[in-house]
Amino acid sequence: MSRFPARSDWIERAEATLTAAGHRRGGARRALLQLLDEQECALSAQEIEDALRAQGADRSKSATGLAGAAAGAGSAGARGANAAGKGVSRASVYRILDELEGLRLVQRVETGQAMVRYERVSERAEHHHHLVCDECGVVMPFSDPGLERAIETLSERVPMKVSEHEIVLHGACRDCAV
Amino acid sequence: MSRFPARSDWIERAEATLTAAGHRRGGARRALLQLLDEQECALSAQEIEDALRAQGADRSKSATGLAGAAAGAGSAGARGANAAGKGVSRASVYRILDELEGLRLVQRVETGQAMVRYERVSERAEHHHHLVCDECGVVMPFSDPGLERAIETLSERVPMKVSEHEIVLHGACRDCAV
DNA sequence: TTTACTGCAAATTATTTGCACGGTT
DNA sequence: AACCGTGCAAATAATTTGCAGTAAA
Repeated sequence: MSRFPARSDWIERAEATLTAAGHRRGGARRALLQLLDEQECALSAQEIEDALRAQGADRSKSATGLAGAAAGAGSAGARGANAAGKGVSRASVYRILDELEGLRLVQRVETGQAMVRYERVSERAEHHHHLVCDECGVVMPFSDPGLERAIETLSERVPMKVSEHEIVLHGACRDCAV
Repeated sequence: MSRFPARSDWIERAEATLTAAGHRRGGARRALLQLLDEQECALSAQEIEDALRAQGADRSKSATGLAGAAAGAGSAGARGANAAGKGVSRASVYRILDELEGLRLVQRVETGQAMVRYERVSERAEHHHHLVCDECGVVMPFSDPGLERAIETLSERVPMKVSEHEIVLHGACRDCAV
């Protein structure tokens, strides 16, 4: 029963970066950082809002029902929500996400599902991409060194100063594939 | 078997497929097919609507410098637009695009620009991906055999029956890169 | 105290849908 | 004539913004 799972590198870096950028530390932001850090894959704003609300309502429960439906992200218990237990407003979710994206702490993931997903950007090359099941909508991560290598080489030959790349494979997951 | 060199394979295939699917041939659809076929890269619904409206208003002029594929809108080109010259309604643009996507004649391209782009799906392996300049928003195509090979190999090892893949490189184009 | 952080609700923007009419087969 | 295709306008859904109260530093 770890009550204080060592503040991950990411959270530390995030808070440091935010502070450096002249920001204070509000409850909503902290809850969001905590949640994103626990995730294994990208979440949509809606999922984030729901998860935070759930945490607020019942903080002893592992508020990870969201992952079941959309992403297979299993998080440990959640504790970081705002002490009051009210959840975070949608506006704040978007605002914070936008802010974090600007600081390169979070990145958008376009899965062709009518809404954008967001996930933390890890410094330690845990760089990964996504598989999207067009049937059930599940989103899962994958990574492949060969692919990264190909992208890197390619980036040199292209008429652009490449800073990011996103790869999404669409198809049918095992459960959906006949 | 056609006698009009202007009608590309794609348009023929598209119309055949649409007919097979039990559709008639309205003016809006034809204009849209024609436009998409002329493009070299993905267009947004807005761009499509504007282009078609422009064509409708002044059919002797090539469709406003869109993706640079303004070629041949003259004699052979504009012939497809609705004779009246009124353009195509937004609703139709979306409806037709959706229809074409379902028939795999067109594919969506997510460039992280708040709207989806669409482009024709060519049968002849002209398979390509996209470069997006985050500064000016320009979108250009690129293709790389090595990358495709890597994707193909990878698709076998992943827990999903992959049917499509999308790769987007973000960065600064030559004009925007300082 | 100062100024950022938040929530709430109204405002936007891209995309979709209902309905009636005109066009294609 | 039978029905699909299309335009128009209203309806949605996701995301953004204005404003006022709350809370870090």
